[in-house]
Amino acid sequence: MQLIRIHECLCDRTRLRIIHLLTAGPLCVCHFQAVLREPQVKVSKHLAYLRTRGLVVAERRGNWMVYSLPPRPGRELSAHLACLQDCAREEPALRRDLERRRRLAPEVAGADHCGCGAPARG
Amino acid sequence: MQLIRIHECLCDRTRLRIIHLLTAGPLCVCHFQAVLREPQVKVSKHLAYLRTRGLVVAERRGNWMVYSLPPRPGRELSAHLACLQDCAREEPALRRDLERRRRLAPEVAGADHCGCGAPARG
DNA sequence: TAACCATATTCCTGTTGCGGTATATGAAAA
DNA sequence: TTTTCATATACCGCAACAGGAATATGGTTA
Repeated sequence: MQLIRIHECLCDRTRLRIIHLLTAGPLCVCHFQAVLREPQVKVSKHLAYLRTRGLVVAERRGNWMVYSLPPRPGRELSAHLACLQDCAREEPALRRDLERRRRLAPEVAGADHCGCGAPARG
Repeated sequence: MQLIRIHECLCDRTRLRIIHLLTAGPLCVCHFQAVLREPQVKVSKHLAYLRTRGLVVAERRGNWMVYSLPPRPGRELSAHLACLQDCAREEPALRRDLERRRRLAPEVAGADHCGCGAPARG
């Protein structure tokens, strides 16, 4: 049942934040690290988890890997993404993530970070 | 984050079926056993899991325990229950459960089952 | 080529959770 | 009171998973 897969993916805090961030558009690993403030291993492993279960797709762009939600998510996933976005409005932690994401592009440009070409707002 | 709790509860097949059944109204343990066709321990333990996490409430009625969704589920839970009901329409296993639930009352009355007074349709 | 960068994978450890067997509880019936 | 019934809990073994440290990979730059 795909439903269970979806819930398995969303029952971890880091993965929930990742998926939520992706509802605002694609992101590369270094941006996840910056927004989530979590170590690279952790982010990378959760992305792999999500990838093998079809919740996200990845595309290589030079040195960077850009992750997005699947182009055509399917009915169940779409419903749950909408539900997540709805609920996220009242979750301070998730709002904060989105805020950090918005401020990301200039922040990264100024630092000696990756400076990758992934769009910062989808 | 209550969101994570909800997903933890729904990421197991048995628990997903339990919650889905409860969207159609309260049910006692023996009815769960009959509809899910799962052993008593399994059902009981998953109900306990859901109970400690606030996804269901229980009320004793004589020998029987009647489980229901919380009377005032809160915004996040409500949203996810609606989402579940929406998705369930395309899940054969969940549709089948509902069908068994509908046919439950006469079935139980005829057998030497519990015959408990829990309403079969909420 | 070598060095470097962003990311992925491997190995480890502790924790959680699932399923089953056996047993305990608590209310009702005999 | 003892039995019976519906349900809950304790204990066990097993598999999945989370997090961290170290290392591997696969592209890019020098």
